[in-house]
Amino acid sequence: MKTLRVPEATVSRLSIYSRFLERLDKNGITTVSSGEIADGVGVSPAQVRKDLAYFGDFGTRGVGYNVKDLLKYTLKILGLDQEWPLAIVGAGNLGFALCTNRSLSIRGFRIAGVFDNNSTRVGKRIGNLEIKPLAQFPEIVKKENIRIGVIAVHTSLAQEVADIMVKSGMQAILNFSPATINVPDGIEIRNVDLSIKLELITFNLGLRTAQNL
Amino acid sequence: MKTLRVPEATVSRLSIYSRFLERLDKNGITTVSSGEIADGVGVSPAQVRKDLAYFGDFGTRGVGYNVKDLLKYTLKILGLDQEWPLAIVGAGNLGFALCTNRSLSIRGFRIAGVFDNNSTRVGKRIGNLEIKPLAQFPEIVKKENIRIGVIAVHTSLAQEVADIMVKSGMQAILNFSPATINVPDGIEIRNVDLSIKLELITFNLGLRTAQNL
DNA sequence: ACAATTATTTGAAAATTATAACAAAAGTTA
DNA sequence: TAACTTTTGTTATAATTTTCAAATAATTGT
Ligand SMILES: NC(=O)c1ccc[n+]([C@@H]2O[C@H](COP(=O)([O-])OP(=O)(O)OC[C@H]3O[C@@H](n4cnc5c(N)ncnc54)[C@H](O)[C@@H]3O)[C@@H](O)[C@H]2O)c1
Ligand SMILES: NC(=O)c1ccc[n+]([C@@H]2O[C@H](COP(=O)([O-])OP(=O)(O)OC[C@H]3O[C@@H](n4cnc5c(N)ncnc54)[C@H](O)[C@@H]3O)[C@@H](O)[C@H]2O)c1
Repeated sequence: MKTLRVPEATVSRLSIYSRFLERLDKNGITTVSSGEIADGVGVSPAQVRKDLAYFGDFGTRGVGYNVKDLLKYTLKILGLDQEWPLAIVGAGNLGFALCTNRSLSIRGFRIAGVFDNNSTRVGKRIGNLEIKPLAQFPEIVKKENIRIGVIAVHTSLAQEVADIMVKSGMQAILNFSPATINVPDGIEIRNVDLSIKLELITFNLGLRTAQNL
Repeated sequence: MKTLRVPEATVSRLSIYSRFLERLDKNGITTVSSGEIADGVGVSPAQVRKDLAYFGDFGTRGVGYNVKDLLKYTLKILGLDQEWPLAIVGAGNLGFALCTNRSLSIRGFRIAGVFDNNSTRVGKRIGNLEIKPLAQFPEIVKKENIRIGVIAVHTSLAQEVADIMVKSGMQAILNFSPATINVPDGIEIRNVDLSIKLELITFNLGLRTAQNL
């Protein structure tokens, strides 16, 4: 079998390349070189080629890559040749923003359920989606065949929600809270790190200030 | 001078440790070992010690670390011993959620300005913050001494907003859009990667499905 | 058809980052 | 005070990831 040990960083960059290719395609550009991709997304050309080489030979020497084809390949590799239903728990401000965010649907995601346990929110609609009580989570994710759960509740409740998600059969969890979530082996947990990114910035700005740069 | 070449991953983890220490402190726990921190945040004890060692000797052999002290040190290292005013551009759903997000202020951030160029939004209030026209961005960030800008506009407008931020003297930019933003050297750009994280998940779930795991 | 050009492949080297092992230090107990 | 336990700080090792450079292949223009 082909090597399947792909660095995570490579997959992340593939996602970036893919979105860049989408833009090129929309602008009617048909061919692109590794160098142009590199410039467009801010990495080295060698990196681009190396990353793509994990998955096959997509380019033509002397020419570059066919935009439409490479886009199709990257989407396929990322699993985006199918629709992914999502279940969001927490219909607060972030949950609302996520539900109304168009860019998710563009790349094959569909919010198939939003849940809250606050009775003032349950029953309300976000777009054409009705906020359901958390109690219905297991039943709905089963019916809708949802494998990915999204945590958008307050930090202190995130672990509790994660446990429910695991019990309901979620295979992956995307966590927006700054809490560290523990899940059993085999369940994939990913964090969207607003706080970490901000604190990386303050760390660096702090250094800079200390050195008067 | 001390070694200042700290891996970025180390700083990210420091941010996580710091938040974990905050929780311990709130629960009245006074001492903690590298192993306990490791368990709490899901890394190895060796990693914790190695990370902390970049910044000094904070622990006592045979005992562990003093929670209050280590928390104070981590905050100091991360630059969180001062207040950081932020300027958010884009008062849409995400911008609104960010403005009302309490967990930012807990760690020393303060939203000092929200901007939009849509006249139906400008002038409205979010909490006790008034949405200002984008035209006032340069003047307000100067007055408020803001060094960090936050991009919460639609993907296609993100670069344009970034350019304005750079021109207005921002030293760091936190970008929530999936766009790749180009900035001059010396300006720090960080992305909060919702899309990338989701696509890492679908990549892995796709693999799993392909192998019937 | 052939040379010149361009850009991918491929594999090895370098750099970075993480893991593991261990000696030193502090506290505890007899 | 001396042995013993615990846990750190540090050094060495291993793994991963990125960068570099040489080889190869395809296309374009003459
Ligand atoms: N607001 C942002 O821009 C932002 C950005 C990144 C991360 N975050 C994080 O996302 C989380 C949510 O933020 P928010 O601003 O949306 O908060 P919020 O208070 O507006 O929303 C939380 C929602 O979760 C619901 N909830 C609470 N417990 C629940 C449970 N057990 N089951 C189901 N629903 C439950 C609440 O009723 C509420 O509607 C926080 O951890 C925050 O730090 C927020
Ligand atoms: N909604 C989410 O949960 C979420 C999560 C992560 C990332 N994002 C990304 O964040 C971005 C914003 O998402 P959103 O849901 O808030 O969109 P939105 O459409 O609700 O808000 C965008 C806001 O930006 C304003 N705007 C547009 N151009 C502007 C300009 N040049 N200057 C100032 N203001 C301007 C608009 O008037 C609008 O109010 C998108 O790129 C989205 O992909 C959204």
